[in-house]
Amino acid sequence: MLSAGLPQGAVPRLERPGPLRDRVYEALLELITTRALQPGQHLVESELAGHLGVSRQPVREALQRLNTEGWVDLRPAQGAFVHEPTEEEADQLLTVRTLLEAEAARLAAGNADSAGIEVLEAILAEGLNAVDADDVDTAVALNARFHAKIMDLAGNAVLAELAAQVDRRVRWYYTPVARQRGEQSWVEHREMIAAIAAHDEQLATRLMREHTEHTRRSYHARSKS
Amino acid sequence: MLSAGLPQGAVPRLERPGPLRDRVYEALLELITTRALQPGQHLVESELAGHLGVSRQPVREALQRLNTEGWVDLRPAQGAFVHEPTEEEADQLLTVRTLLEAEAARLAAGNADSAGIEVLEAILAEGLNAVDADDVDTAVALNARFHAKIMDLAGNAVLAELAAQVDRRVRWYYTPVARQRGEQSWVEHREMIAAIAAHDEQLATRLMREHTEHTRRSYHARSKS
DNA sequence: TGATTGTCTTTCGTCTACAGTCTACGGCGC
DNA sequence: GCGCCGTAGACTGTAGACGAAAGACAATCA
Repeated sequence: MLSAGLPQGAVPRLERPGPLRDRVYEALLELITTRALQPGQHLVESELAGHLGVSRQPVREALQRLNTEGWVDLRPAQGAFVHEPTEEEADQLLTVRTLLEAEAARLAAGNADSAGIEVLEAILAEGLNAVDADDVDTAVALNARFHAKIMDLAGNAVLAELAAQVDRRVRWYYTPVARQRGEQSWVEHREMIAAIAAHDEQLATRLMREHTEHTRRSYHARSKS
Repeated sequence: MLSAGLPQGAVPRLERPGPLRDRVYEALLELITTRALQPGQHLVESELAGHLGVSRQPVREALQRLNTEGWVDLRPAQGAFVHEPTEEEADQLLTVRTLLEAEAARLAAGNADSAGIEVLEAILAEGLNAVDADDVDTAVALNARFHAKIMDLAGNAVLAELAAQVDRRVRWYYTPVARQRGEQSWVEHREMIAAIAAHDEQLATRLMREHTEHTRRSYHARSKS
C-alpha cells in the first residue's frame, strides 16, 4: 500500500504550473482590481503578452474570460478595454448581491450544523480582533471569508458561483469605500450567526438583507462626496 | 447631406460576418442544447474546427466561453467535455431561477408602464393561440419572450444577464420535460400581468415564485418516471 | 477655409507549426 | 496467465506569422 509508506499530506500534488491562461487571467484580474489598470484603458494584447513573458494566445483567452465575467469590454476589431463602472451598474450589482446573499442566509439557516456555526464564530472573533487592531486589509479579507462560509453552508453551488462573481465586482467598486464601515459590520455579523444557529430562516434573511443594504447605502453616501 | 439622398432604411448596415468566435460559440451552443452533442461527450478541437470550416483558434475561444458559462467542462491537458447535468444541479438552478425571476417580477411591478403591459398582453395572446394550436415550439419560445420582457421591465441589466444565463441552462435540462405544462402556465402569466399592471409588488413576487416553483415541481415529478 | 480622400500605422483576427502531456495498447518478465 | 513497463498515437498548450480592418493624419480640391 502506497499511502502507508508516506506521511499524510507529504505529496503536494507536484505543483504543476497549470494552464498559462489561468495564471494570466489571475494576473490581469489582480491588475484590474488593484487599479493598476484603470477603467477605460485600452489593453493591447501584444503589450500584455510581452509584459507577462508569454505569447498573445494565453492573453487572448484570459481576456475572453474576463469579458464574459464583465471585467473588460471586448470591442470587435478594436480590442479590450477595462470596463468602466457606472453609478447605475454599481447600484444594480449591489441590489443583486443583496438578493443572493439574503437567499444564502436563508438556506444556511436551514442547513447549518454546529460545526458550521463554530467556523463562523471563529471568523467573527478574528474579524473583531482585526478591527480592534485597525488592520483594515485583514478585516476586509475576513469579511469576504465570512460571507463565503455562509454561501458554503447554504449548499447551493450554482448560487455560490453567481454570488462569487457578483461579489468580486462589487468589491472592485466598493473597496475604496469599505475601509470605514468596519466595526458595525461585525456587530451585524454576530446577530446573523445567532439567527442561523437558531435556524430562524426569516430572521437570517432579514438581517442579511439589512446588512447588505447598509453597505449599499454607505456606497451611495460616499459617492456623493 | 447624405441622409437626404438615401431612402430611410436602405442601408442595412452591411451585415458584417462578425467575429468568428461568436458564430462558433452560437453554433456549438445550438449543438449542445439540441442534444446533437450529448452530455459527457469529448469535444475534440480539431474535429470541430474541421467540421465548422475554421481553424482551431476560434473554436478554443468559443470553448473557453462555454466553459465559464457552465456548458462544457474544460479538463486541463485533456480537452473539453459537454457538461453532464446532475439532479442536484438542476434543482439548484431552478431554485436560483425562482429567486431571480421573482425579484424581476417585483421590480417590474414597480416600474412597468402601460406600453410594457401592452407588450406583455400581446405575448400572452400569442401564447394562448400557440397552446390552442398545439404548437409547442412556438409556445416555448413565447414563454421565454414573456419572461425576458419582464426582465426588461425590471430595468436591472445585471439581474437580466444573470437570469439569461441561468435560464438557458434551465431550459436545457427542462425542455424535454416542459412540453406538457402548456396551458396552466399561461393562465398564471395572465394573473401576473394583472399584478404588475396594478403595481402590486408583493403579489407579483408571490405569483412569479409560485409559477417557477410549479415548473420545478413538474421537473421533479417527471424525473422520477 | 472646409470637407474629402488617400495613405499609413497600429492592432486585431485567423492560420499554421511545434512542443508537452495524457491515454491506450502491445511486449516482456515473473 | 498476470502484471508492469515501454512505446506509439492523439490531443492539447503555446508560439510565431500573415492578412485585414479600424483610426489618424496629411494632402488635395472645391
